[in-house]
Amino acid sequence: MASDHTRSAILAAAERLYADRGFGDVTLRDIVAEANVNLAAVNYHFGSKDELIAELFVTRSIATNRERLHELKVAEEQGGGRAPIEVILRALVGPTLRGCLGPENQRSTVARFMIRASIESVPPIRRIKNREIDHLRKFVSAMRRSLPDRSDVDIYWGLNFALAMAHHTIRESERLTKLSEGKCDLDDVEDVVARVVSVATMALTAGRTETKPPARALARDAR
Amino acid sequence: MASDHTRSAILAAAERLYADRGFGDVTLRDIVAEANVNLAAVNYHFGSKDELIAELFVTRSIATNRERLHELKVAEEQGGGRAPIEVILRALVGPTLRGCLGPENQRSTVARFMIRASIESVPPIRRIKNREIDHLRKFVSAMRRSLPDRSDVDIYWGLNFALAMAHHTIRESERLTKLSEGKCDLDDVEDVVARVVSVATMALTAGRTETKPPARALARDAR
DNA sequence: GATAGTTTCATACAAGTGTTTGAATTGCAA
DNA sequence: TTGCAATTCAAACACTTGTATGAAACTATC
Repeated sequence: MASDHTRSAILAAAERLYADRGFGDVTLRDIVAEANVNLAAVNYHFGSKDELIAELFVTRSIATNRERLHELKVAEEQGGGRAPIEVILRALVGPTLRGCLGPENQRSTVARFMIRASIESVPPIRRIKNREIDHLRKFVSAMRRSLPDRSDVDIYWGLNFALAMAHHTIRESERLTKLSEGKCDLDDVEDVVARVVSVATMALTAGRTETKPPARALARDAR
Repeated sequence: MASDHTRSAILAAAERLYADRGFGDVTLRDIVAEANVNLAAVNYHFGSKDELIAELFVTRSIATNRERLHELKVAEEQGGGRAPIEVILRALVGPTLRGCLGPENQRSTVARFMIRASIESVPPIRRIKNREIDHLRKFVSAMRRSLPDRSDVDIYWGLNFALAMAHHTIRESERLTKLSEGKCDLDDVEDVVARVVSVATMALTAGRTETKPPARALARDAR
């Protein structure tokens, strides 16, 4: 039986580098340098670069999904099988936003890696990615239970927009900071989460719900 | 004086290929094959691959910005210097959505190229991209005029979310179709535009405006 | 401590990249 | 036509990429 030390060193180094610089310009030689192992180690332990990426993506996406689904499950159990839409949306976008924004030192490598994977659609990942749809379906179901009057189409669009706002804000956080001359504080992660959840909730409930609290109030409540 | 034929053939071929397959896996040899010119022609006419990409991006982004700003200007003139927020948002996201979604044969290469450029942040483009911020500022100003009571921060966030929804919907249109099993019709571009504009408008006006028409009604009005 | 299996290592390899070169061709003015 | 500059072309170059190889080092079992 092997020590596994080299294997996990490679995985960790690759995850870190991919999260930081994207798949495009990280070479095998970069990874082995970061991991302090020999160049041939990657092919020995993983077979090929693509298989390394695939394993990275599979393990990390399982972990991420488990976290999001756990948060969702807890919420639904508390509500007797039906969670408020805000809570569902929070479970959907909260972990990713928290892992990618905020103070540098508390960002999670996993979250940043997963965002990269969702942005740069590199072949080995694209092949696996169908599973994510199954994962999203669980959120669709929860949203349906939460908003039984809402049409499916509206649910799908609401989900799409929620993910859109979260992912785009992460990807373009630098530009938003520059554009707003620092007025938009991307380090205040909970405010960002609250804003995304608030707008997504409005998208999903407009024209149906009787009470419609203003966005800022919602954002404040959420802290 | 040169015929310029080769130059523009290269530009057109590159634009098409980049729009279709992204910058990542389009090589110079792909481009010259598509353009039916010799490999050395790119370096002869543009100096380098990066300069080709840069020229492509500059000319195309000027064209795109001009179109969006024209739409905005017309709207503001009609409203005596102050356009309704829906119209401003429509000028912001409409052209891009229309150019990237809808029936295959009426998609615009320019719009799809620009979306690629905004997704895959390749070095030669990243260097130029600051101009886009100046362009966005003009929309910020228009939005401020349209919603004088709104705080700057809210304006910036509203703009960010509007772009988020538009771009993400384009990028993930395939996944949304699959997830919704075709129930979300991405070919009905005007409905997509209306949905994005409607949600972004809610994000920007919630808690202030007195009348808040439901999302579907807004979407329907817009056609 | 010898041996067999596993893991590491330096090195080489094949394929693909953008770029350069220098000769051939073209187009146009004198 | 002649001459000259602009353009095209095939070929080669220098470099980087992922992968393969075979010897060396290590580890554990007997």
